[in-house]
Amino acid sequence: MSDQSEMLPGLRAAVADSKAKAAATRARKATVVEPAATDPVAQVLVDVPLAHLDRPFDYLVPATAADSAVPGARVKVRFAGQDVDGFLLARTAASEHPGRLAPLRRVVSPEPVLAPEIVTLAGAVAERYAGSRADVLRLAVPPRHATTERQSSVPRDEPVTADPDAAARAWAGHEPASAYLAHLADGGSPRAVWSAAPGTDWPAALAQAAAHTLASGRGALLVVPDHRDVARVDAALIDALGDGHHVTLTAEVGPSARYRDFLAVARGHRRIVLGTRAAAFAPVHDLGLVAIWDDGDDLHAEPRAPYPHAREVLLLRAEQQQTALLVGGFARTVEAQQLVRTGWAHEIVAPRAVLRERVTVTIAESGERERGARVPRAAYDVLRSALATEPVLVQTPRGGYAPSLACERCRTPARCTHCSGPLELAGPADPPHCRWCGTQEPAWTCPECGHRGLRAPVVGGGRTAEELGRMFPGVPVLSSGGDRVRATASGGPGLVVATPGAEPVAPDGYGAVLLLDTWLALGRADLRAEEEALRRWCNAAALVRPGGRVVAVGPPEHPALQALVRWDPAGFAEREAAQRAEAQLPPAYRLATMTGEPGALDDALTLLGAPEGVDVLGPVPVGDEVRAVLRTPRAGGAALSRALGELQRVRSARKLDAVRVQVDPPTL
DNA sequence: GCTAACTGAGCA
DNA sequence: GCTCAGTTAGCG
Repeated sequence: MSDQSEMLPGLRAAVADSKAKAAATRARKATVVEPAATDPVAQVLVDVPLAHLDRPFDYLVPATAADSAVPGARVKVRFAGQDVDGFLLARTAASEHPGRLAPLRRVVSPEPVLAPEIVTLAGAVAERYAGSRADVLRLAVPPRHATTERQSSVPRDEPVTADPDAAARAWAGHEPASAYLAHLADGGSPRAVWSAAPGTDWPAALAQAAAHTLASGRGALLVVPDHRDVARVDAALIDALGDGHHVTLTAEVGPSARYRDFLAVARGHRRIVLGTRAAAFAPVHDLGLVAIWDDGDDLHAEPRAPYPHAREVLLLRAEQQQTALLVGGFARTVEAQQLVRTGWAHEIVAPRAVLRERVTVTIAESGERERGARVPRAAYDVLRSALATEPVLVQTPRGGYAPSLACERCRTPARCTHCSGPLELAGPADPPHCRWCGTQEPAWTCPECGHRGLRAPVVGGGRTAEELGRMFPGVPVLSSGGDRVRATASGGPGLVVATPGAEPVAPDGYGAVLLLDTWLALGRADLRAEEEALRRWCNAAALVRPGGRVVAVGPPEHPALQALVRWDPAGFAEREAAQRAEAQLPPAYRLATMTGEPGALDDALTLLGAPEGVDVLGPVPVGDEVRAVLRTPRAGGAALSRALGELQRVRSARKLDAVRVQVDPPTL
C-alpha cells in the first residue's frame, strides 16, 4: 500500500480509507507528544454553550507545558474537531477516561485567573439558576488582555489598622454596629441585614466595614448597583485607607483597565474589591466580608443567562467561604427580611429615637391642590421655608415632559397610528410623538370619539421643573434623570427635580425632600410594585440632612406610605413577606419560568414530569412563544433548580428545541 | 455547537 | 465496490 501511495499521491488521497487516515493521525500525534513527567492529565472545563457538556474533560499535558499548565489557567483544546477555549481545573496523575487523551493544544497563559473557590461558586450559581458553569464563568472572568497581563504589576498592599473614630462617625446611630465592626476586625464572620437610617453616609460606612475586615488580614467585596455608587464608595475608601488597598471592577472601564484590576485581585495584590454585580465573582484572596448595597435595585439582577442576582451570588459565597455578610440599604427587600426571619442574619438598625432626630416624614393629600399645581399647600410651605437657605429635592416618578397622553374628552390613551406605541410630549411647544418609533402626530384625532384635544394624565420631570420654577421665581432648578443624570447638587438654595435612582447627592444633605405623584408607583401591576415604590422613596428621602423634612404627596392610608412616615422598611418587608407567603409567592416560594415555542415547551413540561410539590401554572402566550410558571415551596427550591438543570442537560443532549429557563425571575 | 463516522441510495 | 448526500452520535 505504501509503495502505491508514494507513486500515485493523487490517487492515494482518493482511495484512502478514512478510518486508516484517522488512525494515522492519532498515531502521529501520539508519537509526537511527550507527556509531562508529573500529573500528565489536565481536567479541562470547555467553553461550549451546551448544557450536557458542562463537565470536565481530560487532556494530556505535553512535557513542554508541564509548568505553564497550572490549575486556573486558560487553555485551548481540540474538542469535537475544533479548537475551543477552556479552563484548566486540575492536574492529576491518571485519567478515568478509557480512550486515548488528546493533548492540550495550547496553554493560553499560565496566569491562574480561575481560582478554585470561584469554580465552586460558579457550580453553585449554575445549579441554583439551572444554567451551565460555562455561562457563569463568562460573567465571572473578564476577557484576557495580553498586553496588560505582560506589563501589569501592582505592589502588594500594606497591612492596616482600623480607625475606631472614623468607624463610629460613619456608623453613628446604628445598633449593634460597633460590635459588628469589632467582630470583623477580630477575624469573625458576622452576618447582618442593615437598614440604614436616613442621612447615613453609607459609602463611608461600607468603607469602614471593608477597612475593619482588612485589619483582620482578610479581604472584602463590596457590590453596589451602578457606577455612580462605585464612584462614591471609591472616594470613601480612599478617604478611609488611601488608594493602595482596593480596586473598582465595573464594565464602564475599558478591557485593559478591567483586566489589570482583575489581575491585581487574582494575584492577591489588592484585597478590597468594589464594583457592580459582576464583581460578586471577584477572586478576592482571604475573603472575609461580602457586602451588597441596596439589594432591591434591579441592576443587581444579571440580564445574561443564567440571570443570577448579585445578592444570591454573595449569599452562596458567604456560605461556601464562611465569610461575613452585610446586606444594606435604606429600604429592605423581602429577601433580606427572610434572612432575618430565619435567623441566618442579624439586624443592624437605628433605634426609634435616632430616626426621629434624623427625619420627619409627613403625607400631603393629593386632593387639596394649590395654585393649580400638584403641590399641596402643606408641601409648598415646607419647600418654601427650606428654600430660604438650603437645596430641596423633588422626586417625580416619570421623566420627560408629558410621558403619556390621553384624549381630553373620553380619556382613551393616545397611541401612534403607525406602531400603536404611546404618544408623549417632549416639551411645552412640541407636537405629540411616538415614544417607540418617534413618528410625530401633530394632527392626532381620538379614534374613539373624534376629539382633537389631548391631556397629560402623568406629568414628567421636565414639566414638574417648569411648574416649580414658576412657583418659586428666582430659585435655580436643576433636573436629573434619563440620559442627563447629575451626581451632585450644590449646597445652596435651589430645586433639584429628579427621577427615581437619579437623585443627585447634596453636600450637606437636602433641607427638604418632596415625593410627588406617589400614586403612580403604587398603581403598577407588579408583584414588587409597593416594595419598589417604598425603596425609591426611602432612597430619595434618605438624602435629607439630619433633622430635615420629607413630604410625600399621596394617599395617607396606604401601607407603603405609612411605612415611610414611620420609617419602618423592616416592618413593611415583614408584612409584605407574610402577604407573599399567603399568595404563594417568593420568597416563601420559589418560582421559575420556562419559555419557548409551544411544541417545545409542551415537550419540556412532559419531560420534566411533576416533581414533588411543584405546581405548573400556564402556559400562557408571550408574544409568539408561550411561558409556564413553576412554583414550589421554599424548601423544595433546590430540588426544582436541580430538576430544571437536569432537564436542560437532557434536552441539550437530545438536540431538542431550546426552552429558556429562568429561576427567580425578578418580575412576572 | 461542531465534526467525523455512519447509513443507505444510486450507479458502475 | 464505490461515492455521495443526509443523518446523527459523541465530543477526552
